[in-house]
Amino acid sequence: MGFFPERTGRKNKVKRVSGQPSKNLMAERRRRKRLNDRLSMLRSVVPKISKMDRTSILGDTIDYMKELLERINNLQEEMHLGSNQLSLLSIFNDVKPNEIVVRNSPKFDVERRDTDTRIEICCAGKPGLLLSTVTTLEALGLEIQHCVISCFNDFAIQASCSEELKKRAILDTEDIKQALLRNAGYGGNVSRVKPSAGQL
Amino acid sequence: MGFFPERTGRKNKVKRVSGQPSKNLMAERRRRKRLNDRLSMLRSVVPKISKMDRTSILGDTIDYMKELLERINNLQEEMHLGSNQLSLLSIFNDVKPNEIVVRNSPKFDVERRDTDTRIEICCAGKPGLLLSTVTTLEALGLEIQHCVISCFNDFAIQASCSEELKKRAILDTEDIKQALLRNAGYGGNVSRVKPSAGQL
DNA sequence: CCGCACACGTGATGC
DNA sequence: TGCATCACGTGTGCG
Repeated sequence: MGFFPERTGRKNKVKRVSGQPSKNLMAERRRRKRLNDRLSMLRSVVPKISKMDRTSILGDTIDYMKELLERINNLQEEMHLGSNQLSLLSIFNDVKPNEIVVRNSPKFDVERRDTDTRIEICCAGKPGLLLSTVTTLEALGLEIQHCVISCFNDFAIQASCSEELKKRAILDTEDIKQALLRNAGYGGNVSRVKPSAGQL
Repeated sequence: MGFFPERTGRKNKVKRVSGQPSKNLMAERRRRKRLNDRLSMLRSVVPKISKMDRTSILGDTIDYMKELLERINNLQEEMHLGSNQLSLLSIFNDVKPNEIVVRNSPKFDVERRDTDTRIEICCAGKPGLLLSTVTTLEALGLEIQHCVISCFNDFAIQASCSEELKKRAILDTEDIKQALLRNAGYGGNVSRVKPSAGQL
């Protein structure tokens, strides 16, 4: 508003009497530029651009973010539902994962030679365990080439699998073992299944 | 920059000579208020707020949105992986295998004696066939007691299953066979499984 | 004192 | 012609 910045009558105002009006000005210009850059970036990211207005951009951004959050929630719900279905669709009811009676010392052995992986499991059986085990193996990229399954009393499976070379570098035999343990309802902690202990 | 907004020399400027400096002023104030409101809404939505700066808010918003998009992509990938399993899970959906090369005459045998059901399958292998077959058997109420699987060339499985008595009355061996056929990608009509029928 | 960030009023522009 | 939006320079409080 100051028509005359020097304000002759006022005392300690800015002494911009000399020719440097450009210190604060440049800073303000840079700030404005940064803000506009951010705004244009936002506008480039958000697909729903109703208008080019600053306020509209911010509003659309908010709407888009809420939409994204909702989609994430839906996806996660479906994910959980799907996994539940996976675990219980085969057999009708879901056995609670807690309270698992270890009748015998469970056995989870994973050995690997070249691209061939031999897996031997013997543990307490429960509904759907065979299915989930096969699912787990496939999810790990292990293609079952030959296997013998026995479910009379405990659940026992001996499988020879071939695995994709790409995943071979990533997957450790311990990883496979842990995955199988978790799948079978055991804690997934190797300490709870002593490897060298007299298993079964 | 105009120090002298009235620009005495210029002619038709704003006629703000009278006492209404408040038409455009109020509009500008409203606009600023809307913009600030949107900004505060944004700040309230975005959880990652490093600083309260306007530019920082916008930057954090951009980062957060990219993060959300990435999470959505990951979830959708997992969904698709899971949905593959899910689609193979249900017996009733027809997986369009569009092309299945019958290398040998496929074999789908189902025999039953008392509560014991012997199943023998030998057909062309395809990814997920083992999993879907196990799923199908379990969904039919057939609990695999012992089975031998070989997937070296074709897909072969010999399984001994025990089934629940309730379903035993309902399920026919032919039903089981049809379900297994459909699951394996064959039309489900026994007539189409004629060994010599050139499928595809 | 200075750098920074913000709010303010104002001129200009597009519809 | 009004109305809405924007860019600009500036004042001001805070560290």
